[in-house]
Amino acid sequence: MAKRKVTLEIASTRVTGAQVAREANVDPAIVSKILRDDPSLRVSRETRSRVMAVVERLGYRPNYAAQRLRSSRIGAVGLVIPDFRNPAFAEIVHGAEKASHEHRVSLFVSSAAASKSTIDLVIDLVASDRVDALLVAGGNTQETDRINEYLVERGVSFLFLNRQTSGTRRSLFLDDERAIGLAVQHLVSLGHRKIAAIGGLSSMETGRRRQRAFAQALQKADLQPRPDYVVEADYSLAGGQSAFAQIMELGDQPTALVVSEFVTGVGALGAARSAGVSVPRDMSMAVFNNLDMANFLTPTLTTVGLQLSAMGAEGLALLVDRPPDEEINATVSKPAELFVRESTAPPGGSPAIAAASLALQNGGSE
Amino acid sequence: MAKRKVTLEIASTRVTGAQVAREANVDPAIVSKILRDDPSLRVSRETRSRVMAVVERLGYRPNYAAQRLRSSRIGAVGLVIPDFRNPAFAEIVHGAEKASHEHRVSLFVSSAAASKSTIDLVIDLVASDRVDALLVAGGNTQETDRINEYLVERGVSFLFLNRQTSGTRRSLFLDDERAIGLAVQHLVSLGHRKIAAIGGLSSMETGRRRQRAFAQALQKADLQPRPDYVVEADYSLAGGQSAFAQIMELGDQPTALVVSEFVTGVGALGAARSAGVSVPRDMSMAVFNNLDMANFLTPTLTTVGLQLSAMGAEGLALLVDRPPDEEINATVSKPAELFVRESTAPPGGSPAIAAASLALQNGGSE
DNA sequence: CTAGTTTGCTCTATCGATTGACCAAGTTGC
DNA sequence: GCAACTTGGTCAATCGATAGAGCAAACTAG
Repeated sequence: MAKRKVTLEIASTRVTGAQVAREANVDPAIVSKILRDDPSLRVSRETRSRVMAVVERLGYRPNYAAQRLRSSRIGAVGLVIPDFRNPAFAEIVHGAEKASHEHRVSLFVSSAAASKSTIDLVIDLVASDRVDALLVAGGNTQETDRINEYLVERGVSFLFLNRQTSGTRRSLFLDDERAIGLAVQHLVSLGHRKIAAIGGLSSMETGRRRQRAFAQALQKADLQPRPDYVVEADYSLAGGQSAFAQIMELGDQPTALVVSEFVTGVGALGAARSAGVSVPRDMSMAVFNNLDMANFLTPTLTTVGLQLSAMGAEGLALLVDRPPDEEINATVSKPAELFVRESTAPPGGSPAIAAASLALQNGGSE
Repeated sequence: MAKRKVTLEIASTRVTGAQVAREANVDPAIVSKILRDDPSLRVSRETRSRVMAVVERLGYRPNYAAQRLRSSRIGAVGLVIPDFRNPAFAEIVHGAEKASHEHRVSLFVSSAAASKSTIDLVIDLVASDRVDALLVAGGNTQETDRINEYLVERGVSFLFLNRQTSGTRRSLFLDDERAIGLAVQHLVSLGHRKIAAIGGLSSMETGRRRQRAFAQALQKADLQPRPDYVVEADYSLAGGQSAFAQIMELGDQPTALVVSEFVTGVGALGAARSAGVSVPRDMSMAVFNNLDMANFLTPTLTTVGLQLSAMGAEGLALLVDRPPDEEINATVSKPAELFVRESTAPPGGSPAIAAASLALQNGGSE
């Protein structure tokens, strides 16, 4: 070894590709290419294993920032949601995160509940180049339109989850129509004729979609949609609560309720109890999203299970696999399913049938 | 302008600092320093505003990866949790995210539920330099010990949330002792003498801590701790369910239950109902974590509210503000509170008192 | 035996922001 | 009137990985 200036050896905690290359006696580029399975590279079996051994021994991992800086396409996907505390979105996040590991990208989840608007969230993530593609599962119609515009303009790949915008179509949908259909059909088959819906806000495209689907489902069953039987609620316990109160004020009250979001349903159920309305004797309730908790409420909730986790996972896969300019208009592959539990029964409440539906209690765990 | 090679103008979607510098007629370094309030910089008022105007006009944001690569200390904090779908952790995430905006760092949340172990999660985040500090809210004792070791070795700043490790102390705790105390005290004051606990797994340090606190609280009330009155459960609905079943098998059954996690409590409540055990008539239940949903269950749940969201927020603040080598041994500032609702009543169930506690139903929303 | 191809690597410029060294012009002190 | 500061900047090196051009040696075809 040549003369070497003695410096204070800082315990350099960071292992670089250059270090690996030196120890393995190759060029840094080789290390990089081997680790990424670069098809343009031809190396001998022997060199490859020698490099891998050094990588292993030193615990080398490429520096994320450097990778990101150099090559514009490095796996990091953003997911924007309204709120972590809503269990439906927690499911979506979970599914997306799982898929992110399979696709070897990292997932950056941001929620709008923590003080920023959905739009600012998107701009922050994209403009600072923290992610190179985006799943958008939040925002009302106005916001999603603007987000769409912004992302198209910047040429960033994206996919809307159960949201539709007026511009480019890149969306993955849940089968809300089928879900509403299942719920209505179930209630009709129990003998209900006066069915009301608590749906999302009409400022949300999902809310409007579900409202339309509800009207269609009723018509299919030869029932007349009534505007006073459609109540808007935001996706929260309080939203469900006040929506239920609104229904209680109607002169001609429905005998059954379709609630198109889980926590809203729980809120409505709580409100029913406070109001002395017995579910299902006085009012049946079918609720969206078959979360595990549905089995633990009193009464247990009849649900239509939408595939939230699958939406997260499939959304991420589509986003990663499909070229950014391709139009995407897909529906989550697994269909919605009905899980009959105690909260639905024939109108007037026949105890016999109520008991029968109780037997179905464990009809799904998801 | 001099002769200029005509090139195909690619709509360069990216604005660089150099572009800003050119338009503002300054050196790129100035732009960088102005934007970061670099104290070593002296610029004229005029130049500063000229640069800021261009920044504004072009919508320039520094490239995150480039910043990160060059300067090792850039705001990005990781948060590792077991599962997004557990509402208690959703609260923590929410609090941390909120604080992350205030402290102008970005928050990267990863859960272990999506197939990786907590340790691998940590290693992935840190080794690839995606974050420069870490909040750890997951992992059993063994894992946290190893994580602690790893982070110390790499010199990465970190903070454990409600977890303690055998090594260095850098933790922020919830006041579990006080919480358990409040619950036990409340039950004792209602007249209960046979109080059992469903706690976390003893492989978790929190679980053991809560078990100890439970024993101490009993002793303070002159009650003898009984080993068969302490049942372990993992933090899930199913865990609560089977823990409750275990308690049902005891010869001498308790009249009250302290459950030290929310979903576990909901699971136990569901199991009680299936077993025909009426809460609170046959068995009182006090449950940890005052989540909003406690108001919507049947019966509404008496809870001790731990400050989960605050733990996330304060944890992030500590992590960002305190020097990485300083010892931290703090407790969340806001104290635990008791919220009395329907699920607790005197043993044997006096209707009068049950009604009284019902009146307290709205005793807290958080 | 020589041109052409394949194999297995090496070398260099580059991504965008940051850092510290450096410097010209103007001010102040004595 | 000159050295010493101050003000307001400029310049070049650097962070670590990567893409693609280049190149020597070995091998093949005719």
